[in-house]
Amino acid sequence: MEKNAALAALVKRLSATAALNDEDRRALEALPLRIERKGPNETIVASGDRPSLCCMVVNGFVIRSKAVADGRRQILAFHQPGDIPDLQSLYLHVLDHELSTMSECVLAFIPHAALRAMITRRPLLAEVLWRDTLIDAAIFREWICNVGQRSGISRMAHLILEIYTRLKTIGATKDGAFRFPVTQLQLGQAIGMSSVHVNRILQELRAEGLLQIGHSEIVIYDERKLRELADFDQLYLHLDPAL
Amino acid sequence: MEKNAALAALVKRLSATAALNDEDRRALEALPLRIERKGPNETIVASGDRPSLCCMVVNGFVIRSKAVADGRRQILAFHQPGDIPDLQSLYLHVLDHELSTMSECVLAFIPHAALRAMITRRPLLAEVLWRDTLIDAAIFREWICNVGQRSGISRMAHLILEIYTRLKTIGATKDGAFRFPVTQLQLGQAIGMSSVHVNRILQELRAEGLLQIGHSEIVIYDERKLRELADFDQLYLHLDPAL
DNA sequence: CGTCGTATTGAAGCGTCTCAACGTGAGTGG
DNA sequence: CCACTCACGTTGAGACGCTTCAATACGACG
Repeated sequence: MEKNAALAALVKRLSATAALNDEDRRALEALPLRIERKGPNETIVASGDRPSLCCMVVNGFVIRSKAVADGRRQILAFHQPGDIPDLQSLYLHVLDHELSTMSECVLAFIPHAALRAMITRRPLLAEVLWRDTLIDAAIFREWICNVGQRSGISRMAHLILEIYTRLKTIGATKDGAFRFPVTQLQLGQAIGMSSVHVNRILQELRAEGLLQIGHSEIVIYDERKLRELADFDQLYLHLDPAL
Repeated sequence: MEKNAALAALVKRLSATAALNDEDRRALEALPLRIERKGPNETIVASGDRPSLCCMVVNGFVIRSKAVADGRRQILAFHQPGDIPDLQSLYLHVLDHELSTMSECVLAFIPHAALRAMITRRPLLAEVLWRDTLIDAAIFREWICNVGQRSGISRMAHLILEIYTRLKTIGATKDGAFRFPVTQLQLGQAIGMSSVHVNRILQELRAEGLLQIGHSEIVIYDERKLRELADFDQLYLHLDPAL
């Protein structure tokens, strides 16, 4: 049953951060879930909404983005299975950005009320979820650096390495290759670059033999060189809970 | 006594978010504080540190920044009295960026252990502090948009309006004027722009009669026009706890 | 009164944008 | 099964915002 699979994924994800005891586990498994399927490019929640549920990605990829003046759009994050992109809506009641699907998605919706009740009773789970939102913020900080300071090619390399590194933690990569159905326009919206220029930057990366990017698959050929070019230090992802 | 003043400021700040009861208040007032003074441009904590205390700004201004390759630096946030810039270090144990003073500062250091103990016993305080870190993240998101999408002049206007709007909440402005001891280099490091170009952008803003910026004071002449130019919508600051 | 950090100005160069045309591949309907 | 469509990727050319370098001006401070 899909609900159980989703809950299992959630338990697994949170167990990676802290040693949950049986009561914590039971509290998680008691969460009421609503499973929903969505097609590509559908809005999940929009800016200005006051959602009463959080959304966990079970399958597929989700984008967080913000509309700026003149119809421009900034992508703020790419989310993978296991992520809860709008966890912050638990305490920030009006959404200041929007959530939409990139690909076909399976989503699990969890009522705020149930999460809040759980958090009050189980401080360790509160801590684990809080930490999740803090890592979110750490990634935002790195994106500010990326967009603000790095050259075009370095920015792109950094973004791709981040996605790769995070996907590796859920076992969704294989020898530097991973599925990621992104368009050049979306890449540009994530790093503040026109899609035309994205195209040229990708050609440079390809010409250097660093990576290949095609129909919804990315292959990294030379991770070491790419990391150097990107000025990539994965500390900001806080993957090790001991740190 | 300075400790009491600092605690009072903390209580006031957190009371603005939620209705604290007497027990919450007492728990806050029982926090052990160490007051420290620092001169301008001193490092408070550095990237890679594992702090065992959080730092609250009592007086003065604090900068969060991250070093990028080639000695470049990105400023991530400007912090004002009442802020706790490294609250995230409670659960993200290794610092991925650094904290330093802009001006002369009075800081109050609170041990993590004391905060953690308080949080476990008083869920409402946990919620209020969690919310604080979520607002932090919301501001980071807006900065990504700012640096990624807006034109130079719009970016600068947005930054200044953000500082102004936040300072207004603590009563540190007067008719559009406020003290803020920032250099053009720092402004540039915050919005991803060379200090030379910052200078020219500020001249444009001055020439349009929108604002004046001089020796540690900024004066906004035409807030309406400035907001329009900046594409500024203060929703992202989440100043109203009901929203 | 000299020094040092910051602000200001000019000029050359380049990274990136915009506009516009064209190529390509997947999906759709006649 | 082919023609059509549509979204996405690719290419070229010109314009412009911004950077860098370098020189000069200003203002606070010892």
